[in-house]
Amino acid sequence: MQTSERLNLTFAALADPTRRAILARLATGEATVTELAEPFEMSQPAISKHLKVLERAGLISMDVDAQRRPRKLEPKRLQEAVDWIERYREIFEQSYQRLDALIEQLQAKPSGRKRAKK
Amino acid sequence: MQTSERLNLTFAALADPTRRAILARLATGEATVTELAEPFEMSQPAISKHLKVLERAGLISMDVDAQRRPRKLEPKRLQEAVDWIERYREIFEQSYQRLDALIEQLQAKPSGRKRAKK
DNA sequence: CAGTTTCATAACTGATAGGTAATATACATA
DNA sequence: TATGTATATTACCTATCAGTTATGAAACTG
Repeated sequence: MQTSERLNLTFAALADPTRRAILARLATGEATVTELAEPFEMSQPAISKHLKVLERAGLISMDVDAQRRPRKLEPKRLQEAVDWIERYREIFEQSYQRLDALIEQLQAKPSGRKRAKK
Repeated sequence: MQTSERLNLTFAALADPTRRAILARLATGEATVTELAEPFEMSQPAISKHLKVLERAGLISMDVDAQRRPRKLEPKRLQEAVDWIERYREIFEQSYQRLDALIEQLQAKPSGRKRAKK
């Protein structure tokens, strides 16, 4: 799978609060489906669906323990997401700081500036 | 708006490759809708929709320049997303390293291990 | 003022997401 | 072997998403 496709799946998986809560729970250690479902007012199949989304995104993986299917975290894809964001965030921060500098300049010599460049 | 709700919007916005490309483009500087639409084989209204999603997520903002509506990046929400991920990624990495250590132990003394804990 | 550029909005469509209830499967245990 | 437990799968519904075309509204330009 391509990086872009993986980022689609990763970010989509992170976009749901139930799934983020599941990841947060798994950060404290492995857990079965029943354990993961317990805090939510939601059916067990709904949780299983969420787990499938997290699995497709590569954020979690499954073990086998009799009937249980305990899930655990997989950090790799999450790192990929952080990497993508960080790359742009740095540029964002830079342009933000450039904007701050500009604002300071403008406050030093205020004018009726309204138009943007071009 | 709540942090959780903001994270929903931010991650959902980042889950689309067109929107990520738009952010990447904006990292090189402000751009108009026409400029942003140019690289894509997609109608202008489609791009406007994507921009609306990015705006709702607070990832970009709009200026006014005659008929143009140049967009620029807003780093704040992106930082929030990084913060969320980083918090758990650290724990992920820790458990990953614990797993590495475990694997080393198992390789030192291999056995028919199959069942998980519990 | 007529025409062009830039962009937004509305109405529509097909696909996907997120939930449900019902059912099936695999294993443990009495 | 019968029953309970843990989980997956299926079929279904509704809402939202991502795209389209058509149209409209500002603002510049000749």
